[in-house]
Amino acid sequence: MFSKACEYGIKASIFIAINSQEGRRVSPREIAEEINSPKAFTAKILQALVRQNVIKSVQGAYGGFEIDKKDIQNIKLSQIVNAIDGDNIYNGCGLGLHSCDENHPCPVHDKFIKVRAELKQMLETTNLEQLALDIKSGVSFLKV
Amino acid sequence: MFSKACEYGIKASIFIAINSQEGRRVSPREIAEEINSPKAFTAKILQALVRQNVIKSVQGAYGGFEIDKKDIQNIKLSQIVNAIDGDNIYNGCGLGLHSCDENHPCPVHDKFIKVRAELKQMLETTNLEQLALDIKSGVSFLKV
DNA sequence: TATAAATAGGATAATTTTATCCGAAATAAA
DNA sequence: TTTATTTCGGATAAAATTATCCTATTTATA
Repeated sequence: MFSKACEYGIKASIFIAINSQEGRRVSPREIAEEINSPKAFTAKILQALVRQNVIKSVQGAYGGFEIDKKDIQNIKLSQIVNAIDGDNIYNGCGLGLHSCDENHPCPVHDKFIKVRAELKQMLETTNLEQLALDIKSGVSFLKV
Repeated sequence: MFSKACEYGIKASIFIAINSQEGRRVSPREIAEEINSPKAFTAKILQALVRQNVIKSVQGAYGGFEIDKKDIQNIKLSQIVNAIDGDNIYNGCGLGLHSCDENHPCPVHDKFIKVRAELKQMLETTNLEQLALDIKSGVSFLKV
């Protein structure tokens, strides 16, 4: 469904959100441990999320990655997915046609509409605050 | 969403179904032209579908790929997807956790349930006959 | 100002996916 | 039985994704 990079990006963002809520910056090493991902690769993904203004980084000693507290509830999964995988997953054609729409649909166009609308809606209405809350309360998990 | 191989596999199966309904066998060359895919790669995918008993092949002169007429309405998209991509797309964890279920859910487990159920249901209820019909009547398209 | 601790970023490697090529085996028909 | 046609299968290659390593740059603090 999502690329590995995107999976790591989502989990990393949740972990950063949790820590930012408590005023703590985190490093790629810490993140990678917590979400069970390769450190250097995760660092690259974090850099991409910074460039796309999803998260912030502070260089130098006592630096790390963070998210402005007030932004946490406004960052939607869709922003993270878009930043890493683009919007092809819910806007592209399910069978890879270059142009696929009502006028020139692929064989599964109609059947896919519901699935993709559901996915899009889910990604656009789920924010980091909700996801962070479940992790903090032990309801959901970032690894294993 | 699906791999390229799976996209080709689905489109190829539809084209084979259409031709089998008219008692015609088709070659990888013909299929690749019709669905706009690389010929040799498509041939490999067809071989895989044969091994998994989704389609049939006849070797030698006047041979080619075909599907038993009576099977066309019974072959579901899910069989093709399963044969090529496996069932990870609707059974695996959305964030790649090795074990993710109600007792140990990933952060998006609940939110994904609907999307994946929708996808699974769609794949399991869509058969090749329906899809072939739309192509034949010019309602949907296999390429461009 | 020097030092230590961080992210940034380039180079490279490993793995997976996608794609190509070619000879072997099968088979219908001449 | 020969020939032409066709799938099968192995070997490679190309491209994309995933992963690692090393150095440069930034920055707080001693």
